[in-house]
Amino acid sequence: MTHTRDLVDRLFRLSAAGDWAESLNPTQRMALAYLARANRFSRCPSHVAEYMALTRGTASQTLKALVRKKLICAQRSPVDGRSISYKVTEQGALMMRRITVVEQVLQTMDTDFVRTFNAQLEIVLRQALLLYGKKPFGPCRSCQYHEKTGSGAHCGLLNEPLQAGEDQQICQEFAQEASDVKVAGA
Amino acid sequence: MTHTRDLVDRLFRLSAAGDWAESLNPTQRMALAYLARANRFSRCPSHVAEYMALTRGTASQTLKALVRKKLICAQRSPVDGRSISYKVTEQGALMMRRITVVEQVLQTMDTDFVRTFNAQLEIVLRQALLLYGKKPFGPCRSCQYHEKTGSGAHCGLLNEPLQAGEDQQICQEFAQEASDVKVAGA
DNA sequence: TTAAATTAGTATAGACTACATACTATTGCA
DNA sequence: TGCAATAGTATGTAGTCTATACTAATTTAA
Repeated sequence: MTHTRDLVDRLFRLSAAGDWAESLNPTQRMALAYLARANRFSRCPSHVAEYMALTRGTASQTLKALVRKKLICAQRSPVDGRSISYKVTEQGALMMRRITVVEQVLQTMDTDFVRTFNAQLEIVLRQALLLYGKKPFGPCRSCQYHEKTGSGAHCGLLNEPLQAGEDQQICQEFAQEASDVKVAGA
Repeated sequence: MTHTRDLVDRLFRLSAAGDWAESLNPTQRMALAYLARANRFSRCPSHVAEYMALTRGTASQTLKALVRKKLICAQRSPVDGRSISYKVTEQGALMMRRITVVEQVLQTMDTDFVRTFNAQLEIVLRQALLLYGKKPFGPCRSCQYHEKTGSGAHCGLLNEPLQAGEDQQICQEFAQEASDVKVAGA
């Protein structure tokens, strides 16, 4: 009878309420933040939907709201005629510079504490995603398909060369071998 | 550049989407869960609003939605003509029995891990509430005003005798002396 | 190689959250 | 007694969110 759910809810709502700003609501902010961190293979409505645990319809609507506000812009795929990718505008990037409630709180706390807190959150989230059969998403560089080449890096899954800095971004195809994952097993 | 906020958001949204059920949305569920755990001094719209980081208007509307669904019922205060208190109905209590996503996930994990995870969540939340000048809310029995008497217990702040089991409930007046709080200071 | 199934994205209706603002009613205080 | 503070509600606007139904492009398989 611990109330983990309750604690997560309260933390979320406190930060959501505190960061609600000039016509940028929590959902829009999260979608924008995601797009700002996602690589070029991961900026479609369906990716946003999966990342945020939304239906495609809702994700589509929220993205349209962000386009109206000129914080992102749409780019049709030259390869797949159905696919659309969104790119964060300069104005949108500027929005993400603002310091958030959670950042502000963690700044007042011990660095080691924050590190372990993050690690634990990651473990719980990963387990939840696993249990519900959702994609984990994660940074390209820690992915099992990430390959270092002489000059730079390469994605072994999509068979595409990676540009500088791209390995820091989030990929919707992210995967890790089971042995690489820190476990807090039953 | 850790993404704590992002992890909290994703965990929240995953559980919110997963627990969305038969016309009980995440906000309604949380309000209902709060009322089910709150003591008789803490079941007013303003308390729900503060606990959930909502405006009073929004809390009021959500409570009305729960009344429409017969999951809670209103009781006017005999003492203060402005005040209204909500009580969870049997039907409402039944709704809370359902196992949630977070519970399901944590069941698959190590008990000690869950314990420390909870403790850390509590520390972060408490710090956030402190920084933003919000009431902490908390279990009556751990409150600085909680007094054990011969037969039972007593609230030193409201100067009221406590009934059996009430010390397990959440109180909106909850307070702790600084020295009692586990700190993860800067 | 054409038809069927899948996938990507959108449109819409309905219920509701969430804000801000403005309002009523009651209570407390000076 | 009168004025400020408090508790709760109503309303307007924007937008989330689900479910359902739809178009268009692509893949698969007969």
